[in-house]
Amino acid sequence: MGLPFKKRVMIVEDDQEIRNSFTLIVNSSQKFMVVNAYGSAEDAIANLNRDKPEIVLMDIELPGVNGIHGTKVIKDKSPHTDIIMVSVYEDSELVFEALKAGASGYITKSANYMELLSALDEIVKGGAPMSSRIARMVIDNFHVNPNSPLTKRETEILQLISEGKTYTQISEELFISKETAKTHIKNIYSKLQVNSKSEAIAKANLEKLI
Amino acid sequence: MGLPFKKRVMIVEDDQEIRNSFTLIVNSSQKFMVVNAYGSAEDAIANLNRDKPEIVLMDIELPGVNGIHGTKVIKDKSPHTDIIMVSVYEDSELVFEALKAGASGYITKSANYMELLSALDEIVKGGAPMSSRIARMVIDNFHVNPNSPLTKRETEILQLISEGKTYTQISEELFISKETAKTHIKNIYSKLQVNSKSEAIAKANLEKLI
DNA sequence: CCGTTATACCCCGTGTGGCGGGATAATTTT
DNA sequence: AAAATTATCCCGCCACACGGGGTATAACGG
Repeated sequence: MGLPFKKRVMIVEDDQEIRNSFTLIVNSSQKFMVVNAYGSAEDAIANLNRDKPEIVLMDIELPGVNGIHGTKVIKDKSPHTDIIMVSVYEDSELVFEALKAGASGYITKSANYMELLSALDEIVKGGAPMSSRIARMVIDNFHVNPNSPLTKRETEILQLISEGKTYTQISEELFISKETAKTHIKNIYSKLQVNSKSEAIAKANLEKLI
Repeated sequence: MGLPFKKRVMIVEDDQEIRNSFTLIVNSSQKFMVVNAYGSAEDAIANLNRDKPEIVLMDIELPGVNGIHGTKVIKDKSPHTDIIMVSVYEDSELVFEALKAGASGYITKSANYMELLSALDEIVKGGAPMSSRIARMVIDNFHVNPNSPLTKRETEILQLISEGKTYTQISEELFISKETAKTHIKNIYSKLQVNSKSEAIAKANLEKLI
């Protein structure tokens, strides 16, 4: 193979059995080595500068600072470190919070020997390892609602609202009078049952209308 | 195996060579069969009710109606049909537009025999097949900017603004006076160089501040 | 033919944003 | 230790964009 160095992996996991098991699996690979394995995010963060991990396997449910917040801190201190979340849960809120925090992958604890190592490989390749259900969850999050109550024109205007445009700007951009723009917006508000631009944007995002 | 039926796959691809090649690959599998292969989205849409595909392999660059719009129409007429985009490009705008349109997967044309069939398997498993770079693109899209110019309090207030809350609601929710909320918002506007709630939301989304 | 859509106008009251002012505590710099 | 900076908090005034209420017409599609 001729690999000069093994990639440095840090493990953060409070369950000692799982921690040892992960360590064994990672160390069994020719391409990776565990630089350290900690039982808490605090310990991991404290030793970040010394351990200099290139990849972190991070449990979400941790005592004290949880894995989400731990991810934020690590990404802040070491932006080029890739973090893979490991969790028993596939709850959508948790997944999205983890991704927002800076995780580049999300696998479940049921991941076996092969899945764990291929997740590491995928990260090195510049990918984003995810379990099937997580991937689908993430993709579904992009889908625009095809059953929008809004007309094409209204959707167009809602789009402009979401870009921060004023009544005047919208009317100019669409070559219609300001009063017409107002009428459209009134109709949008009525259909979405809101009464302000920001509320309309919030609802639009929530119901994936744009 | 005892599979009662093969999954019905439709191919939409204007290049005849690629179309034939994909057809051969899919038909070589025990689990899938090509019900029809079309050179345009229009033809595919016209025969949707007859072909009843469970999966569609959709090229993005098509003459006439492109793959993005074709995806919208097919998802509208047949919501349970899973669509996998096939493209030479990994341009981020195109990828996100395709996903918004309703695609459940995105692979590149360089995909070989194995990759194509495993993408189909992944879809059947309820997953979302993506090439490494696409997956990373999608995940990166979730990451919140760790170098936000806003303070914690300001970020908190921006979050409430993005939820459509008014000054009064924000002040009540945070137990501060309405005037204080206004001051914070004023500071947010100054830092983001905007001058309205919706503009602030637009910038926040653009720069991933929340 | 009628419902829907897109267009346009008027009046009116308030929420929002722009511009002032000032205060305190924590942190950093000097 | 003193000075400067930053983050947080509070108040008032005023202009105007915004939101709510109507009314109306031409064009389109089923």
